[in-house]
Amino acid sequence: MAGTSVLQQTNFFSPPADPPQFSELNLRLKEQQCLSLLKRCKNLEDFKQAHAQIVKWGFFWNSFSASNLVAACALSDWGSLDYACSIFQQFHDPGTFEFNTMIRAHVKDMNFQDALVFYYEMLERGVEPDNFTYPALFKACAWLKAKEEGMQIHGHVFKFGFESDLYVQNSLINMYGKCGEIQHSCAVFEQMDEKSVASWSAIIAANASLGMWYECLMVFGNMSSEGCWRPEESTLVTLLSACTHLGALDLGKCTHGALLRNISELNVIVQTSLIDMYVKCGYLEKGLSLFKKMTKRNQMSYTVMISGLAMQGHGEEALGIYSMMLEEGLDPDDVVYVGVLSSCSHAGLVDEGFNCFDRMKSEHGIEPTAQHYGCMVDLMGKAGMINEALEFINSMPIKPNDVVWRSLLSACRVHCNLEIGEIAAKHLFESNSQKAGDYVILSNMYARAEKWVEVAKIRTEMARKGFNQVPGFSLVEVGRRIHKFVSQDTSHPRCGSVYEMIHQMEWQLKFEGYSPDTSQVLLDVDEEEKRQRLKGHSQKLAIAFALIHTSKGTPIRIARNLRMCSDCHTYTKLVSIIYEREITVRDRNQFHHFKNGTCSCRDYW
DNA sequence: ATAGGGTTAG
Repeated sequence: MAGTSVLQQTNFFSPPADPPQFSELNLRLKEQQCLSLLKRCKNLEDFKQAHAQIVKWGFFWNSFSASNLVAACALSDWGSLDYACSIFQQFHDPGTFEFNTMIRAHVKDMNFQDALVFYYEMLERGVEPDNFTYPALFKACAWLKAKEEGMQIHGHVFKFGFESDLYVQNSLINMYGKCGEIQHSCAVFEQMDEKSVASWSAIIAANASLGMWYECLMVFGNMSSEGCWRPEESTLVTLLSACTHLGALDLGKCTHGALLRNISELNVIVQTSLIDMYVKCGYLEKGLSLFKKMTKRNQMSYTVMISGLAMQGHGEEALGIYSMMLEEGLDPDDVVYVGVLSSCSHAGLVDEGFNCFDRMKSEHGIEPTAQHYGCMVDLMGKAGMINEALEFINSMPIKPNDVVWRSLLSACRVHCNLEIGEIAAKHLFESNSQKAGDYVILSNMYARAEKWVEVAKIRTEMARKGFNQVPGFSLVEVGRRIHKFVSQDTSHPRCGSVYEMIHQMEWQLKFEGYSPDTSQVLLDVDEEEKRQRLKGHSQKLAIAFALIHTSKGTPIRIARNLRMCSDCHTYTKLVSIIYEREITVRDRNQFHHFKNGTCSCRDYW
């Protein structure tokens, strides 16, 4: 262990009283030797020997060797940050490059807090930062979501005059985006003289991280029309993610095409986001076939496939993928188990669910989170084990959240258990994450039990609390454009023809036995007004619009932000018969695949 | 030496 001894003989590091003087020629020669020594290093042991050699030459105190030593040790694959730090501390006079190296190395090591410590140390010592210092720092702030600190350091950028450096600007856009301060991102973006592909990508990613998916597509459109666009993987991956969230299959397909034309070999990240896009846009077969063709899969690829299958109601198949993952020797993480447990719940596999729940802890050492408990409650609830589900909740070591109670409440609705439904609702109403839908469910349960006094009470309670009801919307893609319809929409340019279509459809539907189900309209208005409101539900508008603007037989795919009301569910089943269309609706939680008058959810949702 | 990417119950 020659290397270790170097560290132990600390006298090596004391500065020589009379440092060796090199002639110009000799200096260049030593520099070359130093570089080639460092280049040859394949591991930390090699490096320690190279280090010792450089010390022996008496070249250690030269700034050239100092910089390269620290950089080699800190930033290479085999490097050791601790060891690099120990060398760094030997320097009496570290300069900008050495500090930059330490900052970058700490960022690379995900040690963001210490990266910032090095920066402040740098300022304290009066070492001036340069334009290479800031991108790394803003990356650290982005990860730490340290908005205040980021803004402060942004101020330093002006002080030192790097505000027009392209890389600094891009990292600022990214930092503000990650901190949720998109208006600051935009401010930096707009002040740029010249925007690079990365600047656009960063602003697109900033929109994405805030869930502003529609805006993502708009910015991408601007990027293309301003001619600043080169097909780069990372931009397209963000775009795919936007398509996934918006259910924009056609645009997703175009993006896939652009990738195939421009990138010779798609990496795991791109492939994973493609699969996710296809599956969550309702094109399961394509997602599955891409998944099977993958040569290298990681945890995330499996997660995407498992939870995607679960979402489509293919629980058994999802479990098959899970076993495949174990066979491949990959270690499942907590996210994979969320998918696995939800698969069991969708497939009604109660024993298997408990089995996986135990295995998660015993074999993989994962402590269950609220999400896992939520899946278990859903699993029992769907299977009609309402009492067991309540007991399970009461024995949870962590505080059950609103989703857990809501799961139980939904199960009580399906299995007509008013008594426990009231308990679940009580917990929800006492929390501050209650939703309009919770009141709707309970009120419907009372209505079914013909407890009209209670129904009235719930409605008064709702009105009294007056909490904000999220407006429902549906997205439908026609001609590669996303059309958004809000409930009772009057803003879409072709609203007139849509309502005309709704009116025509009404007669056809009536012949098939449709009668509006107003029980879920919670407004205090008369029956006729309720029927009018039902007609304006966003999903119906989107379907009518798609029927007008797509040719016969084209499947209709809709993505919506809320769950469906029972009237829209019945309505869509009938439309699928009358107009001979397959209609896929993705709601908040799952897929509904309507075909020939039936739905894939088997009316349980 | 500098920037940007994918998954999470109901």
